[in-house]
Amino acid sequence: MDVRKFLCSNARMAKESPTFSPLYRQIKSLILQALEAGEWRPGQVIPSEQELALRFNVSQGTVRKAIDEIAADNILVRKQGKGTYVASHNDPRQMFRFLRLVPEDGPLIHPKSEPLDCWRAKAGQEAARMLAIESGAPIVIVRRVLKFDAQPIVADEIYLPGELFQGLTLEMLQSWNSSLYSLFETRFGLRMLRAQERIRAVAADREAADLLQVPEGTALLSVERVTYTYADKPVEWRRGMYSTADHYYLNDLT
Amino acid sequence: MDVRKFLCSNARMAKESPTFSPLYRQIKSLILQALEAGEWRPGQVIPSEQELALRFNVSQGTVRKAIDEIAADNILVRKQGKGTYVASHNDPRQMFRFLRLVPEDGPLIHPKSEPLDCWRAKAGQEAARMLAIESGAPIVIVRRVLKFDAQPIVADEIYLPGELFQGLTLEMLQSWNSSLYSLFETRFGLRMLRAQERIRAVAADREAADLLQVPEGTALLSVERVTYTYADKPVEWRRGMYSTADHYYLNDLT
DNA sequence: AAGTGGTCTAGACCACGTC
DNA sequence: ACGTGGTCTAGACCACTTT
Repeated sequence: MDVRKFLCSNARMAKESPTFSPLYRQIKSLILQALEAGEWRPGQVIPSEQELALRFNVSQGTVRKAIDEIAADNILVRKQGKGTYVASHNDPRQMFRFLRLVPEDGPLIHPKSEPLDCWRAKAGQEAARMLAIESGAPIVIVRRVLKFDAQPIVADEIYLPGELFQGLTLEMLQSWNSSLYSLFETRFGLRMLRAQERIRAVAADREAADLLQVPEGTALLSVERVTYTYADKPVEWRRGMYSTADHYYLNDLT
Repeated sequence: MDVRKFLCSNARMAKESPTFSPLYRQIKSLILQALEAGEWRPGQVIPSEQELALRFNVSQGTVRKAIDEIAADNILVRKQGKGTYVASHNDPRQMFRFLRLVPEDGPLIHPKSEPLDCWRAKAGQEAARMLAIESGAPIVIVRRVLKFDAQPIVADEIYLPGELFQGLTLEMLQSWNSSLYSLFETRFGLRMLRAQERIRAVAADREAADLLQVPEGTALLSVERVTYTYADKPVEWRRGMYSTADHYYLNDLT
């Protein structure tokens, strides 16, 4: 596909049109479209920069700049000498990419997920708004506990659009011995690309207190997360209760 | 200064030496050194890419890549057609760059800082470790409240190395009607470049409850922050108690 | 018109991994 | 030896701002 024409027309109308975007962003968009369409699967290599340059009829440097931006978003991973790979939540290094909770002392242990329930329901007002679906549309709700070294630290309630997660069952969750997003990617073809968290301090209600084995009323972190896939489409809404007696939420500000 | 020689020697010893870094990173380092030395002041333009290329005897593209990385760290700001500027906390857009707290409803209001106390002390074990100074070294402690629309929402206790903040007084803080970091930059020549926060949920003690006008025992966010200047030198340690009834801590995960 | 950063190209060479 | 991404260069042209 030759996109040069797009650039030229765009470049010419740049002053009048706010929709102008440079060539490398058009290439970026085309590569993202190919990724979304599943042309290259998570964990696989994508074609070399030279091949993509030929395919899109631009120079290698322009493809490079497009890939640079996609790699900056953690959607592609460059490996010198080998090629550029589609990032995957099956990769151990990406596995708990979105979990910011770390132990106060001691090493960075990978937590273990223990699913408790999984059932279907209709989306309420809030879930519908967060997931950008119709109120009353089918959803799947999952409850689970995250344990660090056998200690229950996080109690999650997870809301998923039913349409995208047909066939998700408690048994499937329990038999999957890796991260949740790795399951979503592998079984449902959904790649979690970015998320936004809203954090508050709340008093533990009865349920959270039981699950986390703390007294009722203990101060807990309430972490609400909306997770997005391609085209900023929300595909998960969850609320986690974090016990922060021996752990803290770590955040780098730049 | 000609750095080409560095590259060549470095390039040759690349395989044997782990200290190799590409030319553009050496340029980046030199530009950061010049910034740290105060060669260009916050808010001012730095020399054009062409001038810097001549000065360092490299191509413009190499300078560009160096500046790109520094701009990505929010230390420089590019402005097409005008030049590249040294970022400043006096810039309204940078003013509350590190504050992640936003109102539940309503617009993004800039909070107002109300300093309460400012006194000198000797660093305890914890403050010394966080600030990377000797235990017992002089420090300055500031207490203040942050108000959103007249409501007290954040109670801060701020620890600063005494050596770097000589002459800081409560009066100075109270008469400064802009952000704290803007004061630090303007009066003490200290640029806050990045920070790391550790977040927990805690029950409000008597003092925090009084300041934030909430019942004792209310769940609050405890936000500990260490802020760094050039060369990753820590220059501030603070703990904030955030009242999250009508506000939340917003965090983007990528 | 002149100067700045932004984009695009083409070519050379280096570093890394595989064959 | 070969192919990949990584670095560096030089030059052309575009877009934005100021003179």
